[in-house]
Amino acid sequence: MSFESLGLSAPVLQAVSEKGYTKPTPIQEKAIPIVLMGRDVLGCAQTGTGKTASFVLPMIDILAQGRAKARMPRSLILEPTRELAAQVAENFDMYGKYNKLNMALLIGGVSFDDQERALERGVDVLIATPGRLLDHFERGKVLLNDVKVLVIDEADRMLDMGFIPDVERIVSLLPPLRQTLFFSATMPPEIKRLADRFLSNPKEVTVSPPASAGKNIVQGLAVVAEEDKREALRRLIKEQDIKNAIVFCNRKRDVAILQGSLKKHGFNAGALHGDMSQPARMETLEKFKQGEIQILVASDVAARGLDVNDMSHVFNFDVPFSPEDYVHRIGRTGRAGKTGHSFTLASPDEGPLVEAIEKLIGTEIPRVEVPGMELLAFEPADGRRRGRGRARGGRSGAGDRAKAPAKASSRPPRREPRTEETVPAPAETRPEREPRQERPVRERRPEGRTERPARHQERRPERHRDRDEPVPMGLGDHVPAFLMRSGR
DNA sequence: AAAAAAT
Repeated sequence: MSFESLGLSAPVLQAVSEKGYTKPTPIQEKAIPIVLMGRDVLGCAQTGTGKTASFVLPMIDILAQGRAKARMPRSLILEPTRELAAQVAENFDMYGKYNKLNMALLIGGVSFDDQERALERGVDVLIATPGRLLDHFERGKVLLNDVKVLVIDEADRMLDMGFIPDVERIVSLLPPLRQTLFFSATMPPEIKRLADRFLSNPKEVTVSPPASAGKNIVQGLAVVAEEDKREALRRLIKEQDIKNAIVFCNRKRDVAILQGSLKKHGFNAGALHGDMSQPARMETLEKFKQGEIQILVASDVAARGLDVNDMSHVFNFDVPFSPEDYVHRIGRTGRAGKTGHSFTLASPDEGPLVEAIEKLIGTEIPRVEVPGMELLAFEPADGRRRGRGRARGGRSGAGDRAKAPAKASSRPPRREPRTEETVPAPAETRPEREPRQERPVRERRPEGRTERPARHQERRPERHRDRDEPVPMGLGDHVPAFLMRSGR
């Protein structure tokens, strides 16, 4: 099977072959002819399967005829993250080099001006993250009634990130008569329902079974104490023959700390997370892709879809919270037929997370040695006995965080807001929010009641103090019933 | 729980 047999035009084929691609991937093979026919597509494919080109290439041909009016894009591609959006834009540049298509990239974190100018010029291809697109729409800078082709990419991730309301709003602004391509790595019922609403008579294209970890990835896992993780990572990096690697952390803060630590130890490391400025994000990513940065420490902003050629290693500095993310993270390596390597550092209390992953991928991640370090075992599942029975001495692993409240003092940021908020607020907000959920109604009420009288008792003397100097012994002509009942 | 995305 070759690209030539898919029905693409000569200019597109030329651009493809110049990139050195000769053989379409399975999803490209299946999806491209369908897209060219003008049909809707429901694509179930993970990133790294060549999914992007499977819609970019045929879209270039579809959009080759016709011209865009000012502020009225002819196609729209929605992406969950700014980096992914930028990456799709690069693909249009790459494969559209022999077609003159106008393109605009609407993402947050960068100036509106250039984006507005591009829209004004009229765009054939509009690539956007939902928030910034709606922002432009509300300013009247973009009209969506001329969109002929809509792509919703990474729908499951959009769902995870809470973008679905935005996406629904955007789709409601589009003409009903259009071609829609809907891609998702997984098809949970909620996504399926959404697809049913957005698509009409779609052709389903599924390439790899959802959430199967790449077969050409050699995986390994080491259990080490939380405080030894940085050391363990350094040893693994030194031991391995690393061309380039991503190191994933669960928290943005840890991304920054770890990057600093790696640099201090002489590694060529950069950082990428969502709290960085957009220009900094783009610069780091570009340097990483160019090979100027060897090790990229990143949050899950980079977990899905990031397309870096020939990444040799992925490290999980933390076990990801959601098992699907594990698959996405390690999926950054072992692509395009190459063998990749992934190492996960788990602390003793991260056993349950690892179990969830192994259940999802249907195999045990082989345990590996960290050179010169002792291999620990996972803690037993129930943390309660541990907290009470044993004196908590030296080791302060991350387990303290979850279980032992007395030890929580090691986590300052949590406490400040908590002391203030817990006191008055909940009693008022609860009954409004959760009246429909089965049993809370019954359980919550008594809680509220016991709390309320207590407060009245406290407040009462204060009120009297405020109003009249001597606290009156008699309560006047009317004594509230609750006071009588409570026996005072 | 964390991260992502509009300011």
